[in-house]
Amino acid sequence: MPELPEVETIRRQLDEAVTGETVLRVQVLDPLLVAPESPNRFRRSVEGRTVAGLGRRGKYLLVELDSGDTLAMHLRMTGRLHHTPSGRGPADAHRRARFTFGDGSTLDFSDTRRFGRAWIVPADHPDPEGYWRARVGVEPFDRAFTPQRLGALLAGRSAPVKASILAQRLVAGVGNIYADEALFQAGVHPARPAGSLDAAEVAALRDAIRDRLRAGIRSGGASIDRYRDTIGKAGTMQDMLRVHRHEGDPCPVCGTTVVKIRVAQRGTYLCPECQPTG
DNA sequence: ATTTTCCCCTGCCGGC
DNA sequence: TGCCGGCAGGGGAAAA
Repeated sequence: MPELPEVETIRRQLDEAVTGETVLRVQVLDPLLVAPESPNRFRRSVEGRTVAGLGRRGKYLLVELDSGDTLAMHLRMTGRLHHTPSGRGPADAHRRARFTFGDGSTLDFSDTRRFGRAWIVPADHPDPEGYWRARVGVEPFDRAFTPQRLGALLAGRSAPVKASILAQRLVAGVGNIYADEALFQAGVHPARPAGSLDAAEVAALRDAIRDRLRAGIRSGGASIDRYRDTIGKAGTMQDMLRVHRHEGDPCPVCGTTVVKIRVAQRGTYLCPECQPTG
């Protein structure tokens, strides 16, 4: 579910809500959430620690603790984080963990499909930068995300360009929704071999990725199904999607019927007129 | 090395 | 109505 804009929305809200607060209690209701670490070990790393700040790498949410440890979380498909000032979180059969803070508020990690994970990147990790570099590539809003950089990442690849921008090790934070929307805006067919884009197409794609992700952040994320922010509110980006989940609808630019195909094992929406194969 | 396939989970939806 | 296959915004491991 959550891609960069959704995780960024959550990061900003949590930074506001829990930075400076001390975690009094950690309850792990589903050991799978912290596997392969033991719930007790996980709990001991977090209880008593104060939140120094909230970070993000791609779709990874990072809770920096005063111990120097990082509590890393990934929401995967259906994970949610719900913060409740009163401490009385909503009844939820899919709650996997609860963090209780010094101000009496609680943070619930709930996850229907149980793909989400939480784990500790320890303060004494020998190479934290390398740890993240192995998982996530360039941040779309980093100065380093230039057309030249994207071009270098795509050059020589035969895989579909959509698969390449979905690859987190290349570009961090783009998921299925924003990939479809960015490729549409750039006028690039998702199944085109990544290395076949010319410089103008690469530049258009880079601008489109930034533009669509920015729109997603501004609108509080896309709540197609499960996504909600930390106070349970839906975003509005779903109302601004132009092709994703719009199979059979007219293209907002040219009126041609939007089609759904399969690219990189993912449902993929596009306008065959605006995004020619050639 | 890169690319593709399979898998992890649960719920929902459409077709028969 | 009920069952079944397919699909879902994620990524990691294994296979090709």
